[in-house]
Amino acid sequence: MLQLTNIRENKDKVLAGLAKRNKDFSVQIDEIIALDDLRKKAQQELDTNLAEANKLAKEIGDLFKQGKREEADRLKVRTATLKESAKGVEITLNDVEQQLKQALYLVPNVPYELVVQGKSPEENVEVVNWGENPNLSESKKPHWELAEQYGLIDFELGVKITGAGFPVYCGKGARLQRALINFFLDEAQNAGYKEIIPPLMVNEESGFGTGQLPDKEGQMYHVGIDNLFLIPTAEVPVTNIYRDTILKEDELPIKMTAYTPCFRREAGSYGKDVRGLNRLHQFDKVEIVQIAHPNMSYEILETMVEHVKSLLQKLELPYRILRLCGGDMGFTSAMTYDFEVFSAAQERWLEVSSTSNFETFQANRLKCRFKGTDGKTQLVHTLNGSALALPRIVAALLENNQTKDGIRIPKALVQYTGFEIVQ
RNA sequence: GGAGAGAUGGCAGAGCGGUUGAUUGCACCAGUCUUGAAAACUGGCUUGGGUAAUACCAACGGGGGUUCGAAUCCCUCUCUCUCCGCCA
Repeated sequence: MLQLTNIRENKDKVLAGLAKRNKDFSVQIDEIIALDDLRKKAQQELDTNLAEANKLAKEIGDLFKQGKREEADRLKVRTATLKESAKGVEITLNDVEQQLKQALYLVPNVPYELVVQGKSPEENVEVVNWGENPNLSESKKPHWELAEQYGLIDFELGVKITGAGFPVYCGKGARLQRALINFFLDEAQNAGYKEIIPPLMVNEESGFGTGQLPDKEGQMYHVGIDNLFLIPTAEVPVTNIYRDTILKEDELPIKMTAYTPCFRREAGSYGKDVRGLNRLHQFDKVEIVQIAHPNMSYEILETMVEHVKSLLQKLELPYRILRLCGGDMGFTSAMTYDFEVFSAAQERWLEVSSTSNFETFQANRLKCRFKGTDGKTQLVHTLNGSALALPRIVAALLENNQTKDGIRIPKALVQYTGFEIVQ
């Protein structure tokens, strides 16, 4: 959620920034400012009304103490009319506040200066391209065939137990999964991130805090009887640790990492996108999250990018990094880097990480602030990134490392898997 | 799931329906003293709205009600604790 003061004071800048998303928000912004004006007016009216009522109440109290009953009763009549009008104003105020909130919910974050305008993924900017694509033989296979051939993942069994998009990992497949999780967590810990094991379900407030609610509830699994949501990413519970919090400046930055399964309904997906491990309803991910000082957040974003890079390099996977254009960026992000690995058998790029700076957009909803050394309180910046999401890493590992003798495990991972090759 | 008790500022803990946004202690910050520190003393120390700055308004778990006036009374929801039941 954008900050009202920012919208009011830097309207042109905000609009120019939002234009990079290839949409015009001037109508919404004007409406927001108009609603805020209304809000202020109503609030003022209510305040003066209440001020008078408070004054009268005090006088009445004094009169009672002095035993001047009749005079007090006369004043009581006046408070009755005040009360009536206050009620009306209060209703308007609540109504306007509600409308203002709704309007604010519909405006996405303002892209950072480095972000280019654009409407589709083609306009994303490639900033890094690392590694060589492997030369695979003509008989190369996609990961879903390899997974079946070596008995690593049973998609059919998942369908039987739960449904499509819930694979069952078996034997070395399961072991590989656990190896990757431990590898990612250890790397994060070595980079100074504190490990968290959060709840896998969150309440409504947390959903609002990180922006999944109100408009993306269709993407989350909802447990109706208790009104809880299965987390679509560890970002939700981990970032919400700092909801309604005022930190001290010297506590920043806060670095956290968490492994969790992630649950996504992925309503509307179809075709080759959902084949095999490409898109799942349940998948594993290690997330890194930072709560940062506003002056430091872009520097920190770069360190997070470096961290993800190092993971992919240790896994010997060729990758590229895209700086997303305005139109392809998520609603809450100010700048996002997507990491993609090349799947040699599918001959397509697979997104394995998305690392973003949300600036104050999430913090504003979370009410996560810090008190500076100057004594002033202001919003923090929040950042997060996948480091990494497992399924597509597994897909790329299987496909890119397939040999006639089996699937080769990258060196860095062998100490975690306990085997060098899957046969 | 059943019965009872409770929820107040960073923490602890007062609070009679009427200068209580809230006594006090601890913690914290600044100053005095000191070569420095500790101790002692003095002052500061919740958040949000609003303003050029004051005024002013709101908030004592959330929501609603009674009253001229509610942290204080009533209803309701949530959560915590104790006991019982069930159970990894």
